[in-house]
This record gives sequence, C-alpha cells and structure tokens, in this order.
Amino acid sequence: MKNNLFIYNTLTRKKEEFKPLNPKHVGLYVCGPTVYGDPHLGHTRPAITFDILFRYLKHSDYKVRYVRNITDVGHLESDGDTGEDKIAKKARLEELEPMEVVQYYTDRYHSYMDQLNVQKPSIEPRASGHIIEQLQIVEDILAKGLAYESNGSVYFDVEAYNKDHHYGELSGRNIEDLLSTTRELDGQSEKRNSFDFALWKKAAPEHIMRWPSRFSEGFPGWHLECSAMSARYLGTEFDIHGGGMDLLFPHHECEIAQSTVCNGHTPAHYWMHNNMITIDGQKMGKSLGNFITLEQMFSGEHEKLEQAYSPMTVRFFIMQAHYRSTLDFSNEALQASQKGLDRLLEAFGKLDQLTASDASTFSVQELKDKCYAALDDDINTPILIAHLFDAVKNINSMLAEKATLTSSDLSELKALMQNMVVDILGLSAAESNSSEGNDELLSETINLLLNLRIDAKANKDWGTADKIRNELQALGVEIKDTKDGFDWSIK
RNA sequence: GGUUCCUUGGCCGAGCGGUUAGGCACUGGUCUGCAAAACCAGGUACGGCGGUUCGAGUCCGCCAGGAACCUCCA
Repeated sequence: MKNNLFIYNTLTRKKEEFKPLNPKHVGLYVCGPTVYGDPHLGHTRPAITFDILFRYLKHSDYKVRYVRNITDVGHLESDGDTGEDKIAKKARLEELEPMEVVQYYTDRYHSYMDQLNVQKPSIEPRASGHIIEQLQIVEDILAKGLAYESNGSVYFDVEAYNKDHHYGELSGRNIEDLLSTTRELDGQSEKRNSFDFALWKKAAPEHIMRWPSRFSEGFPGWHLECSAMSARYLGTEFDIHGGGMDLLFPHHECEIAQSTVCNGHTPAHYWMHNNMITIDGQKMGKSLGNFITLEQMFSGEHEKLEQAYSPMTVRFFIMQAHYRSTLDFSNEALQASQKGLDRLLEAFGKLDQLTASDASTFSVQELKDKCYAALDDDINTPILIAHLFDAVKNINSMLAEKATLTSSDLSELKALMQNMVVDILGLSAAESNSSEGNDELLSETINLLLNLRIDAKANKDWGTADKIRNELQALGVEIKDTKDGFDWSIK
C-alpha cells in the first residue's frame, strides 16, 4: 500500500512529503526514557505518538526498524556539568547497585507501556551497553580537531564547529545568542566556552558509574549515546528522529553537531518533536514535581485525580490532541475521553451484528479516504478520530435500521474500522471494559434475571421489572433494552 | 534578557484565505410501560486594536495574557 504521508520537519519548520532513503524501509529513532524514576503521564506522549507513526508506517507496508533507547547513564544532576549522575545519586540514596535501579525502572516502564498497548520497538539499546561506540565518537571528533581535552574530560568545541556549520540550525538559535544568554555557572572553568558540552566526563571519586578510557575513569556525555546508537543500528544517515520538544535544545542540537563532525551530515532527514502535557497550564515534569505517575493514573490515587483512568482512556486522551500541540490535563477532559472511547468501542464491537442490503446510504470509500488523509497530514489523530465518530454514527444508524450498506461496502467498513481503531490507533476493547472474568455462570445468571424481567414486562409487572434492572445496575451491570430482548455489559 | 510558540463556543480540542470539525456537557424531538442506549434537530465561538484582501480564527503590525527552551526533563 502506498501512502502520501507528510510530516512536519522541525529542521525546516515545514510539512514535508515523507520519502524514505530506501523505498521499502524506514529507520526510526526515538529518545526513550531515563530510567531513574517511575514513568508519568508526560512519558506517554512520545511513546504513543511514535507508536502510532510506527504502526502506520508498518500498515503502509514499510519494513520499519524502530530504535528507542534506554538512558541508563550520563545524565547529570542540575548545575550544568558539575552535578552528579542521576542514576548514581538515586542508587546511593536507596543503597542499591545502579544497575539495580536501572533494571527496576526499566521493567516498570515496560509494564506500563504494555498496558497502554504501545508496541515494543525493534531494538531498545542501553547507553551503558555502548560505551565503546561512544568512545569511538569521542576519538573521531578529537581527531578532527573539534573537541579538546581538559582535566580528564573531553568537550565539544562549539565555537570551532560553528565556523563551518551552523550550531543551532535545529532549534533556530545562533551562537551569539547563546553567548549572551548563557549564565555563569560554577565549575565551568574546564570549558573554553559555556556552551561547549561534554563528550566524556571524568568521574568524581564518589561517582559510581564509571568506565576506563585513555582520558580518565569516567562516563560519556549525555548527547553521545543517541549519536552512537542511532548510527550503530540505523546507519549514519536514517529517516526519522523523534523525541519530546524539551529535547530539541540542547540534546538534539548536540547530536546533530556530533554526527555532522563524524559523518559530514545530519543524521536524520526528518526531525519530529511531540509537545508537552501540561497541568494547570504548566509543563508536567520531573523537576517541577507536578507530575502524575502512570501508576497513579491507573489507580486514581493522586490528589488531582477524581477517579482512576484506564490505560486505554489515557491513550485515547493523548490521541485526541495533535502531537505538536500542548495537551492540558484535567479530570473533565479525561472523563470526556473515557465516554467518547466507550462509545467508539461499543459501535466497533457491534460491527459484526450489521447485515448487508441492496444499496448503500453512505460512502465507505469517502470515509476511508478521509481517514487516510488525516493520517497523511502529519499524523492528525484528532481529525482521524472525528471521522471515526462519523463511522460510529453510521454504524448506529444501521443498527437502528436507518442506514444500509451493500455487502461489499460492509466488509470495507469492517476492514477500515479494524485498520484504524485496532491496528493503527491501537485501541482495544478488552482493555476498556472489564468484562473479563464474567464467566459462564455469571453470564447465565444475568441472562436468567433479565429473562425474568422480560416475563415481568410481558405481565406489565413494572415493579419487578424495574427492580431487576435497578439492582443489577447498582451492581455495575449496564442494561440496554433492545427490540428483541436485551443487551448488557459489566461496567 | 534572548529565541520560539500559544490564546477558538460551558469544558476538551481541530482548523494553514471562502463550505457543519469532532468529543463531552446542555436543550427539544423520535423510540420506550418509564428509563437507558441509539437516532434526528438545536446554540454559531475564534484575546484586543489596526492593516492586507472581493473575502481572515486562518496573512501582516501593535497591544494584552500565557507557555516552552536557553540547566536535567518526554
């Protein structure tokens, strides 16, 4: 299947037609989490955004290699490059081996991603497993004269790089701005310029995570891992690089500078950045401490949460906004998403009950074209969802015998809904309503009661009929009367 | 301070110069024993002030308010 995908490229600030380097293959690299804390709502944004891209590319018959890293080394605590490694700090506090912390939070991250129905990337490399590759890049940049050694650490020489290249091309900055706006921080005496960034850092005595190198016992600079791992698994030139907008500068800018020195060109053709999730109008983030973890979202145990929200509700909530817009958290918005999702999945589940007619009263082809057009337009999931609600309306109209489809149109509709709802958006009915665990006995019991209610209704015994309905509802069984009987589900 | 971006109906959220976005909530109707669900119908929004244009949430300028990045952050 051919698509006509356009994606917004941060590099050019325009929507561009997506043309992969190799006609049938796509290389996709996305910055993954730093595993020193529990995943929160903010982490779902890139995970879900690029999950949909991944799914859509595969749906379009590309062979996709999706690489999403785990950062388990090298992130420094505040105060520029003088702080201590985040993971090492956490480890000391909890008296754990650093890798124990990494393992724990990596497992947690995976578990929550599974619940959100985020597909696993093709490769999930760890920074700590690629120290050699990172050191090779350090050597390469040093050899090309664009880095310097200082007191056992190695720094990238931004000023020298900027003579032949534009440091800031991705984030729209220039070196003069950076000079005038960078603050004076302590411990920067090792650097020639405040905007230089570390390629290798000598480890302080208390620093636990360290590796030997010819410069010092130390650890790689943060920006290096993505350059090293993307090159290793996708090549020095690949299609798409994604991540959160907050990584645009300096992280991705530095990545570009490093890779450009080593390979002579930018690593990725398309740079995609998802926007932030906000809470009370402010970015939800670790440093601000205003985040809600996924554990809290799913359990409802947080002061800002009026109730628990299922993973599918969270997923749907994320998709109802375009990935490049901020999305504000609120209970009202989540509750609206939950209801909308229920309605969508309810209709989806009823597709099998539809029967064909001689004629079609609405155009499935048109619906299909609109759905693909929405996806092709920079993965516009809110528009896609709007079209899916048109489908919901049509499905319900058919159930009410107010609309019809020919048998070929009907199978088209079923295929389309399967493709869009399940394959691409990754929504699953099983996750949404907890109808699991309603075993045979329970089902038969409820059926028995509802059949008794039918009898009561036939006898115009409204008291008994309403009692059965109300008490079942109080127990969480949702009852819908239909033309030829009843329909129920467990809430 | 520098750079970039945002401000849409009760709420959330699309929109990229000219036709109803959509969801949730609300109101009326149909259906129902009554409900629920579903269907039909309804409200006509675009921060303020100018400008460009036959025509502007949509382009330009100014003003007001808010945010992100400039330090780790998805």
